[in-house]
Amino acid sequence: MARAATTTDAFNAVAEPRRREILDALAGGELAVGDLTELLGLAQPQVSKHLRVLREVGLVEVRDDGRRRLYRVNAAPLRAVHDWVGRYERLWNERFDLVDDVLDELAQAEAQAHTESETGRGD
Amino acid sequence: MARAATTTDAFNAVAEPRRREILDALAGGELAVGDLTELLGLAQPQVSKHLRVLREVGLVEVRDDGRRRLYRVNAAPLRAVHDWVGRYERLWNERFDLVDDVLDELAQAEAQAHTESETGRGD
DNA sequence: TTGACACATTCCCTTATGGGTATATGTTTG
DNA sequence: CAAACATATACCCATAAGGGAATGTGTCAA
Repeated sequence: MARAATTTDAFNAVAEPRRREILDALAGGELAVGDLTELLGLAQPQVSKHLRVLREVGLVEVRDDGRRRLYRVNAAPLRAVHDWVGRYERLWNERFDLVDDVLDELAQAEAQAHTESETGRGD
Repeated sequence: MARAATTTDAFNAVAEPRRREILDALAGGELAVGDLTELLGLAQPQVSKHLRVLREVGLVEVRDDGRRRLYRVNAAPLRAVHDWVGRYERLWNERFDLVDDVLDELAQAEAQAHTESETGRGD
């Protein structure tokens, strides 16, 4: 089998940088496709296609406004991502603690070396 | 151009469900490739390949242990994901507030309809 | 040293992707 | 109704992905 479809879930939808840019742009409020096209410097069809993916996973919603279509963010599906990643928050903090510990040990070892022999090797 | 390389960043690495499973499995502590193979019900080469992607984005680290290789999580790269998604936390809360508002309005309208005319139209 | 074991890499194949370009659909204006 | 405008779709293409199977590499045991 090939790659999993990006339209599957928010994880995949958000893995694409352009789509994150679109969401970032929409975070300020509703925007039409043309606005996004200009903001992102992308061709209109590409923007529409990304918007479609975002729509299919529920990350954006549309509203008709004359001949334009106004898109807005629906952040709800991002909760799943946030929740999953959040479970690792403790881990990356622990990791930094470990690094700190190692640094402390090194510092202590060095200090001890200094007190034991004051050979003072330049560096 | 085709799809962006998954080895680019944590966003892409984590977009793949199997890789999330691997990280979840490793969250409990170091595991060898064989352990993961068994836990995930995947073939060994596939596991190794996913581990490689995770390694290249820095999400896991390896340690040699005889003829086995013990992998462990390094959650640090997930901070970027967490931070980005976190910026939308307020938005999805707002959204729920809106839904609540709409529900409240509907409830009020219904209540008013009831008090004004007790015609009781079945549905 | 040979063989079993654990894992990484390579090759093949099918599929989804994302960009580019052209075109279809729907709306407003004259 | 026709022309201009805004978007969505369809089609083509090159590429990366991920699974499967086979093979390479390094380690331990006899």
